[in-house]
Amino acid sequence: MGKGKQTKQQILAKGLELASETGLNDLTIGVLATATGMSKSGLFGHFNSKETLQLNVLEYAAERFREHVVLACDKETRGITKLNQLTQNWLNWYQPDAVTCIFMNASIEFDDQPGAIRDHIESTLSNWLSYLQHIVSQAVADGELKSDTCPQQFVFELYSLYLGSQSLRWLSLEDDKRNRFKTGFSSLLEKYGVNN
Amino acid sequence: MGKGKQTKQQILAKGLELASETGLNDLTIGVLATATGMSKSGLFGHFNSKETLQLNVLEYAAERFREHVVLACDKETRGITKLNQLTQNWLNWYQPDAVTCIFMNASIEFDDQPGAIRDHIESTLSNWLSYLQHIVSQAVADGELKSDTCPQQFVFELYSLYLGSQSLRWLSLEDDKRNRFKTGFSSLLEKYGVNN
DNA sequence: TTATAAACCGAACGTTCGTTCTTTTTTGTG
DNA sequence: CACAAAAAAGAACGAACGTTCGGTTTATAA
Repeated sequence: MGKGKQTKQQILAKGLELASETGLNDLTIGVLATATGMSKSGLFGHFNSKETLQLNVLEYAAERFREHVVLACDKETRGITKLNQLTQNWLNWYQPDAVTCIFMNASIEFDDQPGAIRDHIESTLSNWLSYLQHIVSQAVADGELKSDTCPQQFVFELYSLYLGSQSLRWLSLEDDKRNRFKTGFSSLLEKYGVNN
Repeated sequence: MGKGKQTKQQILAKGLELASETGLNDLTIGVLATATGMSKSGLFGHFNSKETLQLNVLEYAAERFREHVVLACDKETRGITKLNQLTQNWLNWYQPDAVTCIFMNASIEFDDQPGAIRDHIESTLSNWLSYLQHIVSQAVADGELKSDTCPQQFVFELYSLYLGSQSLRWLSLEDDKRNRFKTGFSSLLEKYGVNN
């Protein structure tokens, strides 16, 4: 890896770190340059526009997400077992200092401004939800979930619980043990399970 | 109402409208001044700082929320009936052009920066959730919900569905009929209901 | 080793931001 | 009507933003 790609990765790593804390819009070129020990123009040269920088940070985040959440699962598993693994990784994937997952943050920041960034978030989120629906379908096919289970509805409720867990963490409603999420997820599996 | 208070209300109404679309941070004094047909300094004189403006917009939003959601309910009802009324109003309370409820937007924008605004959001959100928990407790006391129902868990799951409905509306997952939310809410009532 | 290209820096640009003045206009009241 | 107070305007500020440009250092490949 040449020098260019190398520092670019360092910039993106720090960029993801900062954007996860303060949001993608507040990720300023000047601040990011200072944080990486570079000059504004030196950093700018790697992207030639702030929008490209933001897009690259999102792509970098998607790669880290795929690494820590999807690829970190046992390759042999499927169905509910895999769903449990994915959910566990999902809850802990993002940066330690971040209050909110960057995708959730960005999806709200850019929900009102069409463009390349919004499209990128949309496709990333859509891909993730489709993947989850695929796993749920497996569980249905394997007889682990009721045959009339709607995968989209299931994933909608699962994703909602994830949002709730994040949104209510800085209130006293959700604590570090992620108890409310876990309880909700369990009853979700129970509701769609074949055992009742 | 004097001239001062009058124009101040107009400013806040337009401010809530803009902030609901683009977020509380992108609510710029210059833009808001133009939108209300005033000069920057003229508008600024009503608040003397941007933070005060933002706080006043949030207070204004809370008043509108209380009007359209809480006070618009039938005063005689309680328990599940009231819960249904509240939920219905809740889903439709915010500005027509807004993609996301301003409180959800603001709670994510400010989750990482402590201060008066964050405190205000926190108390507003906390009050609303406490109120919902109170209604759920009534339903339990009235024998409409299972006696071992945890109101906090119930409200957590209800709030999560609300977040999911908002977050996934600009994907194709949630449509105008709010079908996924409705389905989730129904099964929530079923899960905690006494009929099974 | 040397030439060429890539990487980086420093300074400056035009804008927009929130904010502070001073001055003018409007409002409410005796 | 007159007059003090409140409300609004106008101009300007320092700072930060994204971006551009010219020159300097550093890496890469012949």
